[in-house]
Amino acid sequence: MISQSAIQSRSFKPDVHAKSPAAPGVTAPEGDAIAMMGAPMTFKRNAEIYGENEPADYLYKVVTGTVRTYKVLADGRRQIGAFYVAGDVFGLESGETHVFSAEAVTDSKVLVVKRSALVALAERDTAVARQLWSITARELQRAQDHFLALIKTAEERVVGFLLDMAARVSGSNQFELPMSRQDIADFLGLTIETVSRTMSQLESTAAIELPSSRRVVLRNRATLGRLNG
Amino acid sequence: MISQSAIQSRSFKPDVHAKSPAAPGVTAPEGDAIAMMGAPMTFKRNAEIYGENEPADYLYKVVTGTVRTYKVLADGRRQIGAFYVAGDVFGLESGETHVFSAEAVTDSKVLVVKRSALVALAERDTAVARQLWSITARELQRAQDHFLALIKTAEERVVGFLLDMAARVSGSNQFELPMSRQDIADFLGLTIETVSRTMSQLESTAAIELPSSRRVVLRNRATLGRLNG
DNA sequence: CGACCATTTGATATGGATCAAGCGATGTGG
DNA sequence: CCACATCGCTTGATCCATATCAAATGGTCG
Repeated sequence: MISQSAIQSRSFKPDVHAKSPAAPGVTAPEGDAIAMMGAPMTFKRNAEIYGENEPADYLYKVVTGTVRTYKVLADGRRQIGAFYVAGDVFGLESGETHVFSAEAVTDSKVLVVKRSALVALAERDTAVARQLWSITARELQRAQDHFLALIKTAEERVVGFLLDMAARVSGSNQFELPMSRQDIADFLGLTIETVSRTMSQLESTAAIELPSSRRVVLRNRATLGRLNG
Repeated sequence: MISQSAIQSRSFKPDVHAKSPAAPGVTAPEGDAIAMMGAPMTFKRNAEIYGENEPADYLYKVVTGTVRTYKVLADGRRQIGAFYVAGDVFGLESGETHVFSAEAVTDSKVLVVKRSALVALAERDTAVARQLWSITARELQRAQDHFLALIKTAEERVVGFLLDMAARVSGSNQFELPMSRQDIADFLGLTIETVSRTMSQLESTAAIELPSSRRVVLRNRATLGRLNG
């Protein structure tokens, strides 16, 4: 069944005033159309950003906080598609409607851009077209990695997840998990009990340390790398 | 471990003579740059089309036959990423090298196009750019569907697979599976025994019929739809 | 302090994997 | 053209990783 927090679907109208776009050539080599055109919005913890089956009219870029996308299956289980942290782009779908829902995991600030504005811009600016394509390609990469993870053992999934999070939210061996055990379980296709047990076991073998349930210290990268399959 | 048929990696040089591309506007509304520019190649059953980690210099479109992409994991298990049938495009990667290997499941004919030629063309022709993007988007869609399938039960995975294949290779309720049970198992993240047992069970409940091991008749779509989750 | 969550830990159940034959179709050499 | 080897598939018996059910613990906030 659905874990917790079933937030009622609200639609919203971000106050997007697309600035007239920089002409091609004026755009920086690493020009980020979303950052330039995006309107900031904030979402409180567990607030819905968009819902499954809503029209995919906007594109989002995380400034601060963490966002999860998810889908509730027919039998009521929730599968989390991805977590997005600062710098990540989400909400770009192939079709006209969102396939996943999106919620803020923590209080979050995101930039919002009208999709049609970017697509229109891409017609004239090859760099923007390439950027949009590369966002989709990165998403594909992530989906493939995720699905390869799902055929591994519980321990490999958890270790892989911790290594990935370490790289994305800190770059060091020590970091704070922004999400609950339930979120992790729903992301990895495991139960909360299995996630908890696996982490306890990793701690008992000195591979990691858990000063608190959300705080993780990677103690032994060599071991973790081996456990990652 | 790897199922059967470890084909030795051969590199190949498709004889691609990119015809000078149609000018934008001359391109048909549904213009298919791959079909226009592609050089036909044939591959025998189980022949390698490209290998993991090889440079992703070409893009492929299936004309006849079936192709599988796969990855061999550290522990030796093989995970099939996707099956491609007539009309499907494969081989377009985000990076410079292939993340999966590709093999012909049956004797196959494919069109081959140099990636760089298409990317160059996309710089000038927005329609081609959009086409490339949409190929990646479709692949993302497929990867997401696949990964949602992996958290379902064995029966749901098998039923989902049969419904998908029916839609893709025939459109009717009766079709020939181009791939072995081992291929199906490696695609669905199950063992060959579980796939076989599940099919037998579906037959015993009159949901499907199996005139031969490769031939499938969908007997009861209502039941199958329900079993699909 | 007390209520409420999130997390951990323990006991048991189970779906699918693994181990092990058997069977049917296909193809090959004698 | 038959005998036998091979390969792909099915079926049976048992095992095990993870789910499920249940309870205790710990952390947070009014």
